[in-house]
Amino acid sequence: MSTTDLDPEDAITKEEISGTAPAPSENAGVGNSKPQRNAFTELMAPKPKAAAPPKQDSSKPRSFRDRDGLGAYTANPTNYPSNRVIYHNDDFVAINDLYPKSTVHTLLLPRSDRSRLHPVEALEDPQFLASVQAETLKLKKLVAKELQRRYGKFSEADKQREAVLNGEAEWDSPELPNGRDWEAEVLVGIHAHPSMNDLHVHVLSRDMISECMRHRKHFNSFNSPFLVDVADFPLAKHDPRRHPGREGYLDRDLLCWRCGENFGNRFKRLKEHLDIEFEAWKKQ
Amino acid sequence: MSTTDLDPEDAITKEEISGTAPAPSENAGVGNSKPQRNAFTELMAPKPKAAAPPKQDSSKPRSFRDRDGLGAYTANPTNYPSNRVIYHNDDFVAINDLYPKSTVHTLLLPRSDRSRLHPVEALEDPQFLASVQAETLKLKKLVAKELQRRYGKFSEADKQREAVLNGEAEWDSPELPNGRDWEAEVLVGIHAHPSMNDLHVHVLSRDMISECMRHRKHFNSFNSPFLVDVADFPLAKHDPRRHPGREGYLDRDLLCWRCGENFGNRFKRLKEHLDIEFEAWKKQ
DNA sequence: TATTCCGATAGTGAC
DNA sequence: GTCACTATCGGAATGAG
Repeated sequence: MSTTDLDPEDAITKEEISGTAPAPSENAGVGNSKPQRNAFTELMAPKPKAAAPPKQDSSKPRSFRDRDGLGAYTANPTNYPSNRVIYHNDDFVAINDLYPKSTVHTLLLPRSDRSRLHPVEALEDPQFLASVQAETLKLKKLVAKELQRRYGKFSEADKQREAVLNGEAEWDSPELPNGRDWEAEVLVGIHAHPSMNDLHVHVLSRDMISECMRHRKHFNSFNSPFLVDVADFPLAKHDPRRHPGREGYLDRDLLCWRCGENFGNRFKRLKEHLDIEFEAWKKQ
Repeated sequence: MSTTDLDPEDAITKEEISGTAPAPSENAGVGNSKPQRNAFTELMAPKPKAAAPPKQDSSKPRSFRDRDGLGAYTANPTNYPSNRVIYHNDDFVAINDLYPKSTVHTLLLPRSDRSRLHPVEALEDPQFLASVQAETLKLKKLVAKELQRRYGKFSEADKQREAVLNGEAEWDSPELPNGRDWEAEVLVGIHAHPSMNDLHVHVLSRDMISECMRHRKHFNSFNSPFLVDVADFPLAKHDPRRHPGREGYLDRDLLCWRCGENFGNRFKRLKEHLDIEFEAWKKQ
């Protein structure tokens, strides 16, 4: 499976079965291999792991259960198949969310002692913040690429690009036509009050199409100020997002992310509506 | 089936299967036959049925659906089997509640034009009130008798009486021993805000054991001032029970009718507790 | 508070 | 706001030619 095969469980969806999608190269063992080194990974200079003592008593290994489940990925990224761990390096592990709330939903997990802090505190460190921001951008581009791979064939804006890709149109330049700005369709951020104890940056498509999208709070956690962009850190002293409960972000009326229609608390009707918006969105 | 077989659907409960219960005489066709005549039924002198004309325009028979469902019983009591209509006369129909909230749960339905009024207004007529009170007492005694029939064999207070009944003890008097005061175990009243439009007096055992007892409001409607005894009518001008919603009777914490334990809103736990209380109650 | 169906809401427990 | 399970709470329909 290729590095961009972010959600292989979707590999046999209708689109891919139809054969019009470019088949991802079978890249065996990518889950256990080191990621390619590039300008981005080079930025993050590897540091000695032992230099950072775990806050926890090392005689009692962490349990990685329930709210600590994400710790297992940063502790042992090679334990996971490539459809779970997208890539990892000394400082980060990128995974596909086990309970995706959109068709593409990844998490960036910093491998840092600061990951056990609340995100607001963790990202007060300028150097750490910069590294997280940079790696997040990298993952964001990867997710955008995956969106193009999955949905480009439906996209009006990608029409010319797709035609060139499929050898159905002439194109003189060595670069493909730019096509749709898929990065604009990617949400990036950290939950104002995470339920999982290890720092994780959500990087996901904005469609909100998933069987795991089940409650109002799921939806509002990605479609309200509850999702704090990494670019917004460090958070100002009196930023209201420091008190997400007080602000009631998660209990707000359900508003379609695309057309703004208000569904009140009728989650199921929102879901039905999102299915329709999804089809239109792909065709943009 | 006998006249006191108020709930034949219970005919094959554990107790009766065990054979310790006096088997009700197999009275074929009782559903369409008149009940046995006894001192009680004799009290209610039969009057010409035509004397009680249906209030409604007979050209448009009313729906008898939903909130008007009880009207069918007073309009045509003979249309029902004897396990539904317990007895009827010109002025009243007594039925087994279709959705009993206790092991014995009957309704007294006055066959009067006033039955379409709100109970508070309907029972402002002294003569009508007196007749309802008298007939209610009659039904209450019938229900008490049924309780004795069903549960006397478990009752400590009924022990001597049961022994005589079963020929297991000597008893010189022609009258049986009095035994337990089963009338004290019977609730009688009218809901402060009925959902069914036809006047109906609830006459039921206090056990609250029934699969139809399904939520807090069911329970509180029989275990709070929401149940207004017919003896309390006519209601004083400022009686708080004229405004049951304002008083919040139905939304109160769940309190066991027998021991007073507070179950808050935990209805299921109350139900489990009531099962235990039921066993102890029978043995009193 | 008639029932019934569906769905939204709330608390818990997770080793 | 992790999930999954259970239970509680809440609104709307309820028929028929």
